[in-house]
Amino acid sequence: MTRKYHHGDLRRALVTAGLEILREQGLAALSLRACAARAGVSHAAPRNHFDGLSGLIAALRAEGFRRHTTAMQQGIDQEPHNRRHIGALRGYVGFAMEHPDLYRLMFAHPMPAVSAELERAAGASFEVLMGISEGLDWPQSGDVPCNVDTWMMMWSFAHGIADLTIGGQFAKCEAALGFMPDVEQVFPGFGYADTQ
Amino acid sequence: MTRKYHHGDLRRALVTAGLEILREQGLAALSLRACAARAGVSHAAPRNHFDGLSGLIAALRAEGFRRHTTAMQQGIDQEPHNRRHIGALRGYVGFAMEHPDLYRLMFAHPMPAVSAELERAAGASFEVLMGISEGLDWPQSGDVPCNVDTWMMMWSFAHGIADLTIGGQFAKCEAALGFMPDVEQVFPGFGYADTQ
DNA sequence: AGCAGAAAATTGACAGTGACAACTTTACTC
DNA sequence: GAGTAAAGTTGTCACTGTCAATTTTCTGCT
Repeated sequence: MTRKYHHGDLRRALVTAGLEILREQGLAALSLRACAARAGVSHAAPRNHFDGLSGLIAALRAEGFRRHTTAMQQGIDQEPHNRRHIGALRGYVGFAMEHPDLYRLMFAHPMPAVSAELERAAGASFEVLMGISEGLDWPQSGDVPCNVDTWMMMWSFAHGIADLTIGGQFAKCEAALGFMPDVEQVFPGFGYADTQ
Repeated sequence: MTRKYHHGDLRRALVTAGLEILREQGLAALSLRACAARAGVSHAAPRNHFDGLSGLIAALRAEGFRRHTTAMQQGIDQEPHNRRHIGALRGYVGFAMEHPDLYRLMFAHPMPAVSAELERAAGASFEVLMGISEGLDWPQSGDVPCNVDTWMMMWSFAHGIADLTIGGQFAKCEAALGFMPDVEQVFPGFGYADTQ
């Protein structure tokens, strides 16, 4: 149903332009007019495909969550089954490092979102985190209760590392440690109960 | 040395105006002109005190980090000494919940910053985290190595929880869990070695 | 085939923003 | 009290998102 009107598929072209701008010039350079110019159309053309800037941003965030999900799944595939959480988290943080401005944009605006497309894409990403948390044990020393779901801890952990790294906050840490730790070093002690 | 010129202390007035705008109208409403108008001066007056918008933002972030540091220290004071990390983290997350837009602004721009005032304020906040991490043991099950400093984990944890909560991402979690967990429930297993 | 109508894109305008230059007002210094 | 520098104002510019009016292009129907 992708009819070829004047442009062909301006919606997709605008999203692509937005992703390129995010990658090449950063979040501050993202604007409706810049995307329109890069797609080769006039400044008001996007209005036929998006509900203003917020609509374009929602589409960009949705695309980001889809790629984010893919990165986690690829990470899972690269590890043995009993280390799938390491792979997923490596994919999670790796995506954020490779696309820092897109990752920032994904989490910059409040959820739940008005866009159904975005809601679906973010939900799929959430499902992956839920999946790897299934059966994953948190290390408990002694009788410390662990009454909060594992995925909430893992997500907070992963997002914290990703966001603080993007923000350059770990420059102090890197200077203190002498190196930038890998995901596996920051998530010690997790393990699946059925494999031990 | 706070001489009384035309306004008195416009610099402080602009920072106060910015904090009020952040609290009342959110990050999107923060602008140089809005702060100037709220302070009762013309739109170009801030130029004599700040290096443009980025300069005002740096001052706001610095003030944020100072209050953030205070919040953590107050949290520490409200707990017994062997639970000081719980108090600090409760102060950390509590500050973020009370001032979501300011917290977002604090971490929205890359560090290290150009402003010496901001660098100092952020450093002081970092010092508190370093302090509570001293002697704090991470629960290790079996022979899992723990070769990354505790404060890096704690900071990632705290920031992840704060930022995801601000972004409304835990709405899903709250619906799944039926409640919003307290800091203490999300940081199980930590304990000071010298008190056990 | 041809026409009507809808979809897509353009042009032009408006209010708001940050930044800058030129100017005026105020306060401190000597 | 005069000179000087700081503080504040006014005006302007380029840029942004948004909207209205218009033109161009495609689709669907007869």
